[in-house]
Amino acid sequence: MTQSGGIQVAVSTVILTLRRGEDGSAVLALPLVLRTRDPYADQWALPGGWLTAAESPVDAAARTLAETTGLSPSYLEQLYAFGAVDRSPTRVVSIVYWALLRQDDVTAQIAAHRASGRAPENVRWFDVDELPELAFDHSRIIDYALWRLRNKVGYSRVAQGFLPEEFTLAELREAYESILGRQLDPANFRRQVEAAGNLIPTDRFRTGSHRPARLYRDNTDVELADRGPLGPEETSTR
Amino acid sequence: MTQSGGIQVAVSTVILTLRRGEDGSAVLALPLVLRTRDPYADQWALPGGWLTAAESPVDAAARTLAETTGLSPSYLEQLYAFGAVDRSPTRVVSIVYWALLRQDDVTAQIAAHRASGRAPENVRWFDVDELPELAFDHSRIIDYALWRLRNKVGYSRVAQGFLPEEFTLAELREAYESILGRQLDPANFRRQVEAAGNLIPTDRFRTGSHRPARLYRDNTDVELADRGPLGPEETSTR
DNA sequence: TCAAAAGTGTTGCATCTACACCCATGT
DNA sequence: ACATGGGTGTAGATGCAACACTTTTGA
Repeated sequence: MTQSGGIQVAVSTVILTLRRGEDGSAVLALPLVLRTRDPYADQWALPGGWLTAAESPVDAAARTLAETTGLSPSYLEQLYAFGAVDRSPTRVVSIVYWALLRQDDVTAQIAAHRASGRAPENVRWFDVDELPELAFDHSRIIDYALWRLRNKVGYSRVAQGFLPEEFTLAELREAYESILGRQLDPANFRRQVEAAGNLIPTDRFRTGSHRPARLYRDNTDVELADRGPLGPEETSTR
Repeated sequence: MTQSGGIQVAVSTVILTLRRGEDGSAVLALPLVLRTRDPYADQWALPGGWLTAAESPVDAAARTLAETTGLSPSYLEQLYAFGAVDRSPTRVVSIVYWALLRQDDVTAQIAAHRASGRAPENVRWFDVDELPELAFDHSRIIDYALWRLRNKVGYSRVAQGFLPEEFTLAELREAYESILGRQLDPANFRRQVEAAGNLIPTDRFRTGSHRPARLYRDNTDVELADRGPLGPEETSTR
């Protein structure tokens, strides 16, 4: 006595990272895969795959991520379940996740891939303001993911998901500025994040240019506390 | 070349309304259905059903709602897609929505049902602080829906989804107080909602006791504007 | 005229914003 | 020494919580 016939369940992921652009500024970027099959053959799409019977959606998203980039995300959260009848020729419900990657992880991994000679040909990173035409409703999905990120950065410490273990306040501020698309006052930014209590100052400093800047790291004791009763089971943080 | 075999897609809805309790105060309440079949036979569960091939998830949620209560919601939004492998004996992904009903709609409809003698026997309304043991992971789902509501009431005008077309500020404030579980200062509340610009004052007054209170109605010109690029297609408002 | 709710004013406190200013280091 | 980013101080604006106060009705 079961119904729901002929509906397939897919999982896709919007994987965001901060990439250093040619002018030195940080820009949001994400990987897309070139489709080899119809529908939408030869168009770019979000990485993803079918949900298998043995895994939860969030596990499927993590697997997708590993298969595409070889990386584990610093942050992973469900975005939305898209299921409009006409969003694909066949009936597909896509549970979409969004993930953040540390920029140093990304560069290291890309270098390793290139050195091993097995860099995936059909995967490419795009700056979010230079996206190609996308398959399905993936353009709208990315818009929504970026909206969520920009929204969430205001009341959560997700931005730290872009940065390495230890970072300076200027680096964190640059991440915020790239996400929000506007300049922030360094003095006020410092006070705000210090007051939030999300950072632990280390006794190490980033040296090299001008006055050394203190390095901070994430205070994992403080809960992300913005997912409500959906705790760590449904959100992956590293 | 399709996979995702054996996974069924269900839709459930957390349908919330404000009910006047025995002591005269407003309390959040929701309808549950008594399951007649295994798994979890004879336990209470969220209303829902299978997603059919011809309808989108949000349409399925609206259909569910109509079948259960005969009502159309004043607000309907996707909550989350739950898909843990062990959440049901068979593999089921549930796309869960949450909806708000106007309290006067509810009472009218319940009265009509009772008069017609075809009130559904296996549906009952429960106050959210007196919920029975629930089937599946539905307890956690309701917790999450209530968290979202309490969260959203702070930056959106969702609370007006509980009220009739025209209402006084005291009635709106009472809705907020019931949702948030604490008293609000009438003076400050007035200034806040007036400044938000979500209300249109009418030239009518609620009379009957003491000084008449001006009636207000929802300003539908102002976008809800808290769903981002997911516009009206994915959110139903009446 | 009195109780009670509607509605207005005011004060103090916390927070944000803008920007002046000092500090420490590489060149 | 000086340019540059790191870091601190501060005055004005804004927003919010608390609460005194006035207004308008039913009884």
